[in-house]
Amino acid sequence: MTGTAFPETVRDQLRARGLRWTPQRRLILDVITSARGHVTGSEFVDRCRERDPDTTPSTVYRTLDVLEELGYLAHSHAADGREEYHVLPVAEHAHLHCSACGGSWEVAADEVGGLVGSLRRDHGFVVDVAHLTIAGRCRNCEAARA
Amino acid sequence: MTGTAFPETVRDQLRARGLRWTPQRRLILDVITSARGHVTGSEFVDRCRERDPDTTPSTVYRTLDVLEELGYLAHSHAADGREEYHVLPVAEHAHLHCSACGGSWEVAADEVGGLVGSLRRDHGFVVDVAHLTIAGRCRNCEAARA
DNA sequence: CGTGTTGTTGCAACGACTCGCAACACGGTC
DNA sequence: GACCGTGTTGCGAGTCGTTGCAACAACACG
Repeated sequence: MTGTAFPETVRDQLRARGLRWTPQRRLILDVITSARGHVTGSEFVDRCRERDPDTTPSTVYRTLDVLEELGYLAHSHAADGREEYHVLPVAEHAHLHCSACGGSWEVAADEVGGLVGSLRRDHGFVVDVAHLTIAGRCRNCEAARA
Repeated sequence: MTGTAFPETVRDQLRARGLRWTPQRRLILDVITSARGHVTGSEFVDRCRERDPDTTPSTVYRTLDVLEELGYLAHSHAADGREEYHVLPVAEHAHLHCSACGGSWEVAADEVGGLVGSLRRDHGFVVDVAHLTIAGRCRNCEAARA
């Protein structure tokens, strides 16, 4: 990623695992590298279809799964339960989602570090921070309620 | 709830808001009161259908929404994004979900109190603890990986 | 450069919800 | 007890994502 040709890196990682480098995966990877911020699953499907109308959803979702296993993506669920992907490497972060206005914010991993530490200590549970979406009400909406 | 006839309480709360008490809602409420632990949306549909095969999903989901607004239910999203309801009043709690074994645990609200406090202080964000599902790996699965 | 193994694709069906809309019925009123 | 306004229901269609399966194709090997 720092100077390396990204698609080739992914291709080699796939081959090293006995997996294959296909035109469909190449397309999806192109879409991913030009994505910014958070992208939902169906948005990925739409963007792929813009470039290749024959794209099928199942292929996109399965490829996203594979790329997540390789560590190039992380997904979480928005407050409505829908899938939301973001591209790595960005700083690992959790999400705040306001159920009143629908807004969404990122929280740095170290802001939830206390929780992560105590769950590990007290329950042996290792939190997947990137998957964490915290629902609630944002400052403005909370104020508006009063 | 403590000695009071529960369905009548709900009925009166509905009426007080200009909403209505229907046979369908009565059935769904029966199912809820006999539910223990966490129940998914489609499980509610199934259980209602056992008692009345004519039950339609949309009615069930809409009624669950109404009852949640009245405060008799809370819902969160399991790690796969599906809806999961639990009946109140039980102690408000968050959930841990192990993405390896699929297991699920409850965490008392005060265990996430530190996080709730710092998000409120630093971001003005009020967390909906009951809606919080934390994904990661449980003690056993984490150990098995090593 | 054929050939065979095995990972992938595309399709079609399915599962979990959601939404718009017309018919229905709760329940307050006369 | 009939009447009527408005909340509800049931239906059908639609969205998002998943899965089983047969045909296909990447790619390692000879």
